[in-house]
Amino acid sequence: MTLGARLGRAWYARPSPEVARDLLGRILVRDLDGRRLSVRIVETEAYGQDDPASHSFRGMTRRNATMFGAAGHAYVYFTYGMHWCLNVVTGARGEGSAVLIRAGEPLEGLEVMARNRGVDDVRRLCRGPANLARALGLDGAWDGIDLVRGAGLRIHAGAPVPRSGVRATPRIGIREGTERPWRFVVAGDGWHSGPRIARARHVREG
DNA sequence: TCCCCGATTAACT
DNA sequence: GTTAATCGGGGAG
Repeated sequence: MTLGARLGRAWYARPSPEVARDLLGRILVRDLDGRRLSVRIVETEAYGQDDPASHSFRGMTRRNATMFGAAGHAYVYFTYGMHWCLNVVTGARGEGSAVLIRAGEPLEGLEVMARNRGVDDVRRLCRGPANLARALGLDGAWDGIDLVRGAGLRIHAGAPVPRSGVRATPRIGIREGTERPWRFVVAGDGWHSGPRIARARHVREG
């Protein structure tokens, strides 16, 4: 897997659903203590303007200010009293749109990720947005950093997934806006988060 | 100031 | 399937 070119400003400055779909197959790179951690993005969710599920829905606050800034920056938020989650800002400045990175396939630096997570199972290292952020050693200090020109965190072209290989579903963990199919996963991929594939149920007698 | 609840997770029954 | 953990944001008063 070659990294390819680092993604540029214009690439991020598009509607969030478009960026979310296009992020699949791209390589998220974290430089940590002289080590390179890399992850192939396999699951994303788009959040946008006039979107009741988005943190930006009720306007700009101290917490979500980064969402309203320039595209190509990281929006990292704290939730449930213990978890950090990583987004990339999309669209035009002032719009308040972003893409949540929900899961990835670990490529490099697995032992560092395992230490950060306190888990050995490779499949679980970066499955779920909070787990992925934890594995990469990301927290609030990373909110607002520039993915295009900054150091320590970036996204490279990797190998984009063709449209036919992408599955769109409703977003997870929200109450409103569930009608929008803005969660994108690599079809047939075993790495994404969310409900496990339903196992065969026992046939109840009677 | 008070109070509810969250773009989650893991560990339960 | 259900629930505790844990705390800041933000609306209500």
